[in-house]
Amino acid sequence: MQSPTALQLRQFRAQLTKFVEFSDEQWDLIASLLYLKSIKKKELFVSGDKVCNEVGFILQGSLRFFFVKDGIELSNYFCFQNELMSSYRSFLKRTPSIISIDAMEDSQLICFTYDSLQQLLADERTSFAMEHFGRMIAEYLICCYEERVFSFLTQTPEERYKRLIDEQPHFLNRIPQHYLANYLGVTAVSLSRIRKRIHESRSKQKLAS
Amino acid sequence: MQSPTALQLRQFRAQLTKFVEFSDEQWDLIASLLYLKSIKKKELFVSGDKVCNEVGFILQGSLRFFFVKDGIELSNYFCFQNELMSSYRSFLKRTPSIISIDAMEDSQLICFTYDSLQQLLADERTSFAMEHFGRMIAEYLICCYEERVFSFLTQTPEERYKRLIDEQPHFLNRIPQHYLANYLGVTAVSLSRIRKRIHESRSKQKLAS
DNA sequence: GCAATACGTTAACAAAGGATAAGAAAAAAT
DNA sequence: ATTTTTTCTTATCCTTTGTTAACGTATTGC
Repeated sequence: MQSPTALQLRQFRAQLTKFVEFSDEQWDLIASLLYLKSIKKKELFVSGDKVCNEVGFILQGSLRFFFVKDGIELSNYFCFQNELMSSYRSFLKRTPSIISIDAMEDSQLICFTYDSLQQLLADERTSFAMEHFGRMIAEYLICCYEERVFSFLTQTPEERYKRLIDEQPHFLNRIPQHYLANYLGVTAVSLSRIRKRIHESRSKQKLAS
Repeated sequence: MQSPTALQLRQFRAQLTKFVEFSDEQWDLIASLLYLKSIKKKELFVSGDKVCNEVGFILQGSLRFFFVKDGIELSNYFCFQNELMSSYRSFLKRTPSIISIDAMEDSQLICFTYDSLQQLLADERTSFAMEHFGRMIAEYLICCYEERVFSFLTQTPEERYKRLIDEQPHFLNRIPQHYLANYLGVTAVSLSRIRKRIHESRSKQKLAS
């Protein structure tokens, strides 16, 4: 169990301020429970049949969330540097994860365990802040999920892809296309066709103008 | 602003124990901020362009969540008796709701406002319990959403419908089919075809056995 | 450097879903 | 009770997607 450096802890704490402000005393208690975790490309952070016992903060690298169905991997989400991630449902409910998570690049994380979190929730010096923190994270995720369900119900795969280009262009460079296809709810072959359609209609527009 | 009866308050409190246990003192403070709301069939609880200011508990009746796209309503979710509901993203972030909510039947709710919630979160007698309550609700919703995204990515509309029959049969009796179709991510016409396919394969099985 | 693997595109065919319209059945309104 | 409206089904046609397989190109590992 390697401890994070002061620099790494600062990086983590700076990102957390989006959700909650910890006092220095609180932060020391939290920091003492954090540890580093390195994951090589393609290694698993969580396997889709085990209970997820930790939450990770990505110091560097990128992770992929995926479901396995009939032996096929279906990518579901992607997280990058400075994002907090876990298989939340499994972590929270203590049930086997239906999601697997692996690394798309060699990655380094700061992690804390479920037991650590319970310890902080039970400690009166940190319990209130941690309850609040947990609520903020959960509420943030709800908003993301509402958007995602909205896109599945109201948009075609082509519309979803176009929106991705506009709103999350960094996804395009760092995520293999067949992963992105799953994320959009189609096969890799279909995404390739969608891209072709878009390119063709773009070049027609150029000709016309 | 009509106040709930003692009986109605008991009904509400009993359901809340799934998420949090309030002391009697806390409950009195909360209950004093609750009010009744009646919604006639097809009336709106929230309109999809306004900020949602309240959370409701369904004493009786049923509500429908839907998006509006190009003037078309796309049903997204349904809530029944003893469920807590709101347009959470709008309520939490104070932004216009992208979801509209209306009543499928004449319904009666116990509601509280955003300001009431803030008041309870600021009151040291209730703040801890309310933070915890908020976290529990949010975490519950995350689990629901994870399931829902899972179903969109890994299942066909037909598989989703079959699973609905098994896992939420009460949906079938109380929700019009064209609403259900939206919920499953297809058109009403397509759901009708899916139903036909299923019935046909069921009767073939009967013949064979 | 070379072989093996992974990735993206394309083609051909089958299956499914969307759009539209028409009609039957059920529910609601008068 | 009888209109009127809503809901559900069916048919037709067209578009899109899934499936499978082939091919070229990057990447990776050795």
